[in-house]
Amino acid sequence: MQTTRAHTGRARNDPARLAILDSAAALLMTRRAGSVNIDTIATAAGVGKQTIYRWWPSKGAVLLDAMVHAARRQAPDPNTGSLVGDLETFLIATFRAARRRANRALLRGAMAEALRDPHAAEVLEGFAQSRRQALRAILERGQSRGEIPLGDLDLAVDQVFGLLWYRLLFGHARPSVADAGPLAVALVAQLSDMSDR
Amino acid sequence: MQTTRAHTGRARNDPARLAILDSAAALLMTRRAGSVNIDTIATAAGVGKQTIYRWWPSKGAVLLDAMVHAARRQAPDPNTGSLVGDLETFLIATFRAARRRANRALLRGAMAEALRDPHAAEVLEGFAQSRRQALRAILERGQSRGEIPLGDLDLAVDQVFGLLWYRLLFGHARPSVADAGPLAVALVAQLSDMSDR
Amino acid sequence: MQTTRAHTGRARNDPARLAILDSAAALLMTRRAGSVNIDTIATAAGVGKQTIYRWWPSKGAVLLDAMVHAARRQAPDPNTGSLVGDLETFLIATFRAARRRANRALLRGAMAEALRDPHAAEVLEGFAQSRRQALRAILERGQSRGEIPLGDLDLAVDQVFGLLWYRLLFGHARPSVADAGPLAVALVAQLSDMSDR
Amino acid sequence: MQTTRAHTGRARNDPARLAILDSAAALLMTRRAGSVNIDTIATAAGVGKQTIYRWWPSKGAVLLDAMVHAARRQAPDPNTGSLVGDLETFLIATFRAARRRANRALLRGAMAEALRDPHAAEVLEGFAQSRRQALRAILERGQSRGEIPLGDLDLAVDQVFGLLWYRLLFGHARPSVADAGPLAVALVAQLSDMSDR
DNA sequence: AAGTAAACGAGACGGTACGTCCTGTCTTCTT
DNA sequence: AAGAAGACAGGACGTACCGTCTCGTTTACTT
Repeated sequence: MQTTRAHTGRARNDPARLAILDSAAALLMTRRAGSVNIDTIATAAGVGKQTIYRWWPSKGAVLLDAMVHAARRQAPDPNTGSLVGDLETFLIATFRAARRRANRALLRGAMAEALRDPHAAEVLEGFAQSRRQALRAILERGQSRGEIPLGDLDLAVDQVFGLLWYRLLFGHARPSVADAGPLAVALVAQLSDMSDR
Repeated sequence: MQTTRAHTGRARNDPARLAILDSAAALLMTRRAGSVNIDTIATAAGVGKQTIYRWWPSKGAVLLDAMVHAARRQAPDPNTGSLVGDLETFLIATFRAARRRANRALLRGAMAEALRDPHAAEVLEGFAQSRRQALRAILERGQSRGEIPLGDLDLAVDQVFGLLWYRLLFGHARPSVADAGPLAVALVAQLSDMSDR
Repeated sequence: MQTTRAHTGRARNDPARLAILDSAAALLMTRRAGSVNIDTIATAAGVGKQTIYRWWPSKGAVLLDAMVHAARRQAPDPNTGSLVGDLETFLIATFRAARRRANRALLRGAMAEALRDPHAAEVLEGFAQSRRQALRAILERGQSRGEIPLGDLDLAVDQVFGLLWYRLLFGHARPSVADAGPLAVALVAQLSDMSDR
Repeated sequence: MQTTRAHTGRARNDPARLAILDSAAALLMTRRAGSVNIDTIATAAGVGKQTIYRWWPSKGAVLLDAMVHAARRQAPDPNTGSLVGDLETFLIATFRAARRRANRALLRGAMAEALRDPHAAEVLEGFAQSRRQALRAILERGQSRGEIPLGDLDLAVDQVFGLLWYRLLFGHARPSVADAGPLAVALVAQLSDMSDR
């Protein structure tokens, strides 16, 4: 049996899609958050404005998508054999990425958009969720190894990303790689104690 | 010596100042973050726009000032005698305040502004600093009592507010009062271990 | 010598051509002048946009062509034997056609396009010229019959169509069939007097 | 009795109003009809776009107002003592104004806008009405002098402006000053005959 | 019957302009 | 002098349309 044609008309121009995301990310890294505007993205990407609005519902959504797109090159899931080791490796990679000026601007800009634009907020939460899941996977491996007892991991996960984002957004201190070790140890201790309660 | 005249002309209308801050706070609580605009604040406060710009440098500054103004009613420094007790009391009060829908909107709106407006960022950082100082004071009292060793408190402080703001901004979970106890215990343990390293 | 092959490939789809002209005319009659757009015509005709642009150089050209197409059903050249009679017959037919709401919209829309689009202007002038020629033929027959002297007919012809279009475009009055008689008489008198000067 | 204050706040900036109308008129004269855009007008007038939209409902309304504004410098009501003289003077002045390239562009552009924009149409009809009234005043003076019988003047008036606009819009001939004399004579004859019927 | 190429419906694309919204400043009259 | 009202320059937003380009399909006219 022949299924009807799924799509008619010109296909989506994927190079244009990438050019948009790249331009948006580049502008997000360069400019002050909030000064990035759609016309500039469109021009920089060599694209009409409508091509952006055909595929994203708002400026914020493009910006967030660009951020997520740029953040795809994250450290992969480490596996050192010990929970503390895995954790420290993850934290170092994460903090190091967050220390870079361009990435800081990117993430701050992303948050700025997410706070005004529900579409953007959705994308940001999706991104955050995937990051949390990466960390949770490490902790769950520790649980399955018996290094820490089974139990709720949400608090610990949110503490890690909380620290990161808090310093990122308020800017009074930069996420320090030196904190990775103590934080890893403390988290493992905290999760170990949990069963006692 | 002739001192210059202290003041000429109509005195500053303090009720207007309060009306502005109240309207701003009210709007910040009601509306979606970022949708609050100066005209609306002015109209709601029954005030001319220039009266706002006479006293604040930008929209963000008013909004942040309004937020800080509204946040003045924070729990005072507790003193239960034990560090864990003080900490838990502080966390409960803080988390409870942050759970309230209106306060959440207030803080999210404040952050939205701070991310685009340097004036606002300054005020927000000032506010955050005072909150961190309140927490640090509790921890320092613990140090002076010998409950925890002397050492760097920044990491612990930022972990607490990081957790709070992370959940506030991303919205995937609300700061939970139930977390206050475990978090207090964990923090004290973490700070106690620090000297070992 | 070998002449190149006259044609290969699919032949022009004439039903599509007619559907386009009909849809365009229908929209021109229905909608407010200037609000007719190519996508709507294409959709209404069940045709791709490119099929329109393959055969017409611009939106205006389609619209004008549609107007001319719709105006083909004009009263034929009358022949009552007397110039005043012919003229009155022509004017009545013309004014009656121009009174109809749909035709008014059609002509106004055509003019709207002609004023922005040189292609359309050309087609409109071609149409107007053929209408002027029809009137001029009547007057020339009067000249050959000796009812009016030989002389320039342009002023009289433009007076007739001027009155028509002026009322059509400004809309303060509709071309009235009752004016046809007086106007015919006046024109003949005017043309008769011309030789006196 | 004290009436409440009619208006508060900054007064309308009249120089800006005039700058807008002048810029619009200048662009209308220079550019092809339809290529005049609001941003260009605003920039040329050194004015924000909102200042235009605060006072006019649409682009067309500004353009039409500009046209009317520019057309204010029309020949005043002549008074030569005889109807034919008055009429000829009026027609010569009117046709001469309509012959000028800049004015032709202005009027064509005005009509183009009026055909798409109801706001503009209203303004254009207002202008046309005032022109018709000027002509009717001349004819009524002829009636009061007894040069022509009392009767309907609408047809004659519309014939004059019809001829003008028809040639203006279709562009096959320019309104000719040489036609003013014959036309004046013909109109008077036509109006004289009317009582006979 | 198979091959070829233009025409077709669909719809994405680069561009240009629209009219709205908002910020921070300026101006007017009032208190 | 400070205030309420509100006009102003500037600039971004998201929408609408134009005319072009590109899919995959259909259909006529060769060979």
